[in-house]
Amino acid sequence: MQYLKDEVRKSISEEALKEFALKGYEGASVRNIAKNSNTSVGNFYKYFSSKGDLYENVIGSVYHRFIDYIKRFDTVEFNENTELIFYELVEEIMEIFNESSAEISILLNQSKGSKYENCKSIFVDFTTNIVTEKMKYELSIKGKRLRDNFSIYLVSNSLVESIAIIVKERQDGAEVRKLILNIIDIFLNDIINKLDSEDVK
Amino acid sequence: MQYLKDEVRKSISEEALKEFALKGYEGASVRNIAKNSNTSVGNFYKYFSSKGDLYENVIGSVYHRFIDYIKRFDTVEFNENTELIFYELVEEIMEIFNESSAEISILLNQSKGSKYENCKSIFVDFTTNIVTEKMKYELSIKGKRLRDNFSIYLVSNSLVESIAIIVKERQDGAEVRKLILNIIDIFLNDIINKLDSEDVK
Amino acid sequence: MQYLKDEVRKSISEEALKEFALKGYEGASVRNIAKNSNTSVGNFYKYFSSKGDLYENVIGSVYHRFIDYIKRFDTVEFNENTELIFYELVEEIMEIFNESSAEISILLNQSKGSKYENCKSIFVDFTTNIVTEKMKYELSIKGKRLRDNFSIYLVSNSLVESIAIIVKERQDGAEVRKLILNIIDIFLNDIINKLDSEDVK
Amino acid sequence: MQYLKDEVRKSISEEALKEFALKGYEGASVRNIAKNSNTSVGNFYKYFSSKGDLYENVIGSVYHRFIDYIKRFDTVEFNENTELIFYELVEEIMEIFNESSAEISILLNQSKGSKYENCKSIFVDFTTNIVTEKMKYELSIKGKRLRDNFSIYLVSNSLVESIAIIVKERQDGAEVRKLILNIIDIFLNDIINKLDSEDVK
DNA sequence: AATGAATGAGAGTTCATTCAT
DNA sequence: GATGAATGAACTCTCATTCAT
Repeated sequence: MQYLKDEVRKSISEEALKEFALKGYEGASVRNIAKNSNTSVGNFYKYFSSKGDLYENVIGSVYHRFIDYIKRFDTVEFNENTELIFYELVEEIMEIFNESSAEISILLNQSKGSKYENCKSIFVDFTTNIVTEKMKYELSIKGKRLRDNFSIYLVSNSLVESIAIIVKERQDGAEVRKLILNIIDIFLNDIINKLDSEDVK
Repeated sequence: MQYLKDEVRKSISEEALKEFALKGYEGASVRNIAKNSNTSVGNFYKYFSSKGDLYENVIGSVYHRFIDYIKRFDTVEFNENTELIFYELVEEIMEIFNESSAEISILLNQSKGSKYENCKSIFVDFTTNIVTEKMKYELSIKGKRLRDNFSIYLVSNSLVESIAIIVKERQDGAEVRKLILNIIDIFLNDIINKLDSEDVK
Repeated sequence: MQYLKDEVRKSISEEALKEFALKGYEGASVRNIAKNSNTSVGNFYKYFSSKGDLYENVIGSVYHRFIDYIKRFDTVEFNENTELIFYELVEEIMEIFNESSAEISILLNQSKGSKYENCKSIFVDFTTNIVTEKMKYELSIKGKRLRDNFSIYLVSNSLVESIAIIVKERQDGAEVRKLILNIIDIFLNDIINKLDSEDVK
Repeated sequence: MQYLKDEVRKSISEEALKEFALKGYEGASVRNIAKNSNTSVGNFYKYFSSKGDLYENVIGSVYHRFIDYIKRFDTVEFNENTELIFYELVEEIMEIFNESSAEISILLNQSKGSKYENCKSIFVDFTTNIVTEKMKYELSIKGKRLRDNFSIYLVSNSLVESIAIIVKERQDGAEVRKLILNIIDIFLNDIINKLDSEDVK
């Protein structure tokens, strides 16, 4: 049976997404992906020049959209107005997650050994930075300062993980939105009182 | 040099622990483990019948102690006294963590592809149950009931993730203990106010 | 664009010649030849049943013209008149070279793995025979005879090698002619005095 | 059946030598070499880390001995005394060829695509340089100078080829020596009169 | 008990050739 | 007649596992 080019490419991409999600980048087998998309190994290589190329094609655009967006906030400094920026950012990220949940899920959990294996740590670092700035600002109002960063890191990581799960498990856009905002509220807005801080001398 | 049987077995187990912690179950190399424990591949298979068998032997007892303990709380129902049970449980779990942090770290972070790869999700499910019961009880006092379980799942997952990271990144038992109690405090004790609940009609 | 049958065949043949010259028989890629002749792999196989068939069609006629010509001199015996025959032969061979230098270059330099890979050694053997006969005759006049054939083989091989290089590196017919005659002169006309001969008893 | 390590290594090396000689570096198949040396592909890779590594191990030392020796003569300038140096050099090269004829044969004819594929051209260039210097010197005595270098290149190439053949076909050291000196005599000592030279104005 | 050489299945990849359109 | 997608065998290389010593 002969398929149209786009169908095959789509079929391979879809099966690749499943395979990557299931076995991770390194564990994924080209042979298997080819078989599951009802094509031959040889034919697979007409569509993608390597396993890495396949990965880039399937995941790359989401990765870049995501990372590029994040990079723009590298030097943010918090004041009462940047609270707005933070939520703007959250909206954009939710948009990306919403549209590309499968890819994001792979990027965050199944990318070991791949070109994009640093994605999760970039995201967590970014979140850690944002949260740290937010905390610093809010503590400064109270005349306090942070003593410990590890907890912020843990909370940020949890936030990222939670967002990834929400997107993976829930399909409805509105619900996803509500859940994410809720989890941010849970994680961020009360944490400040728990964190290890000290009075500024 | 000639080792006694137990020494060889111990040496292999120790090196396996390092290798699993470093490269994960799938990435671990039997060759490497044998070499690092100053024995031969052939001899390795005198002590362990396969990589999976080694993994079971090195990780299994901790896994079972952990899971068995968890299973006993499967049907717990909270009341004012079980608050104590909860912290008892936490203490027991931290005890396990304290004695076997390396194994727990592997179980929670590096078990993909292994017999125990479900450990983390069992732990998350368990935590979800415990937290749900705790929430239900505390809400019932206030004449409310939970409307949504998903957020609890997210928080529980975050708790487990955070514990996994703590165990992986920090070695000192006292510090680990403090961090875990702190993160439980952060995640659990204020969440109740954020969760989606409704008045009991 | 639509080609007439012969044009396509011609185009494929031309590109094949380039490809064989550049990469040799084994290194040549059918895909590449098809692409360079602006046709498809599938269509390629309408004109030629295999890479080997293409090679035969592109190179075969020159090979056979060359070999057939050579074969006719298999049993030549030299006397004072056959000196003329020798130069006649050289002229004919140069004629072939002149008309089909690309094919000859491939036959002599890039035929490994192909049906005609023996061409060079046939040519060397032939040259060895011719030179041997020439030597024998000229020595017989002087009342001597050859004691050793190996040197003649070496010189003949060198002659063929040199011709192969000339044909590969130089395009201009007149220059090729001059160089070949020059190299024949260098290699053949003084060798006789160097060869291992003995007086006839 | 179990072989000693050295036997297997030797067997692989021997079969590799045959395979390289027969099919060239690129055409040689690791599977085939393993099979012919009665071992498995996997075991092959216990002895050599790659096809390239095998090639280096089998051919490398001869290559380096050869090239290193050649490099030392890079800047030779001829006068009546360096005639001696030339023959010294020839002796050394004959020694190398004599001891490692199979490797030299592969280096000169079957190294395409390998780490040492430039060996033949280095040798030919070297010979061309030596011969050119020799010619220049001898012509300068006669008040002439070279007009053309291509013929020297051809002759040098022939010399190299011939030496390679001698070494490949003849085993007896004394005979090889005699043949090489003879072919040098044939190629070099009368060529001077045939070359395209002109009077110095 | 110990060794490490040997095995073989499976990984990613290439390419002449075939076949459905 | 023309297309180029599809096939599948063969390539180099890896690794858990077995086996002869």
